[in-house]
Amino acid sequence: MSKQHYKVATYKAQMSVGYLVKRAHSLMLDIMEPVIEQRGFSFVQYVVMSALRDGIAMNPKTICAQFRHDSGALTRVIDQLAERGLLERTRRDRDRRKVELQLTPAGRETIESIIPLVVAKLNEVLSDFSKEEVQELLRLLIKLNTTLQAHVDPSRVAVEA
Amino acid sequence: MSKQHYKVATYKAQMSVGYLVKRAHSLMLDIMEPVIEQRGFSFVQYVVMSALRDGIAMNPKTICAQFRHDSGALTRVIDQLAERGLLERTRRDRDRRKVELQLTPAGRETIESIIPLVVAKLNEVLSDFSKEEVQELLRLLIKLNTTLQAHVDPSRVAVEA
DNA sequence: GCATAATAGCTGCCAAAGCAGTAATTGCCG
DNA sequence: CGGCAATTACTGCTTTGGCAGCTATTATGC
Repeated sequence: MSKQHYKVATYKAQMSVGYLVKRAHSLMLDIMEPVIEQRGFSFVQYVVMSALRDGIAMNPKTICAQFRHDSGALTRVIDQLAERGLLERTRRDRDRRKVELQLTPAGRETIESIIPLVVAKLNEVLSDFSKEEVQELLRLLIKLNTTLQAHVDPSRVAVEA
Repeated sequence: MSKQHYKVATYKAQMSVGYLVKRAHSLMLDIMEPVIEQRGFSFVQYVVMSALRDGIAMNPKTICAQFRHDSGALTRVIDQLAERGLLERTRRDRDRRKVELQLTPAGRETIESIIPLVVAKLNEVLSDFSKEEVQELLRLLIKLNTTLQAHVDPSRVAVEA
């Protein structure tokens, strides 16, 4: 069934999507972390606040799935943010297993002040790319994520939020 | 100078290249690690052997740069592989600071036996993609890596191997 | 030629993610 | 309704990568 995108005889790691994606991720981190830390936050802390800002993930479970972060590790990140008064935990009445996360005004203000820095840096590093190239890159990456997700978790083919 | 690929008002993390690349990397790991571990190796161990097989990186320094792995951590991975008799360290005569890494016959046999599994899995997860899509994805990722690299390390604009 | 800087690899320590196991709650199915 | 499975969040332990410092060797500048 699988097409012959790669062949054993000619395969080199540097032409592998896996390698390229790993490297891009690592480089992106090196670029973004200083931006975030200059505001006094770690990258994961930023990611959590960003998820809440976008209103897509409101509980730890969803954030874990979205950003593929360990559940235990996430608990501790949430602890840190809660201690600094940037978000609040509330048990849901409907399902008391679930925790609902909500940015405090301070938290919202914080993340809103960081976003422009991130956007600016993103635009800066993408300045060599045309609009069309970025669009195509996003499309292909989204498609890649979708198919990879299906391979990791074949049961749920549909995406989760 | 920077184009307006992203705007503050409309920015959502899920449309960020950073997010997409991070997620793809994580998913790819989840898919590939079982493949490698089924042969009794960790993913990093595979990466090191793969680098030596491709003949692109022959010393720790280059592997670190290529795969963006920590120098100290890499030393320990090399230790593991050396103990299992899969590679050998030899100090270079030219520059005795450098260590030359070389796969043993056993090591070469091992990595050659793993490559087909990796290639098969790659082709499997990319089966929804057309040849053209994969080509374009690779091109864009390589371009991305190059520009990101320039931002991380502005001194050396030229790529290294 | 000598002192200083730079490079390559290694070691120890620390922080953070990964993993497994736990408790509380809810869903499911007889 | 009752018992078992599943879900959600959390807590300790382990593993691993990141970081700083160290040694040995080479390059550089005076």
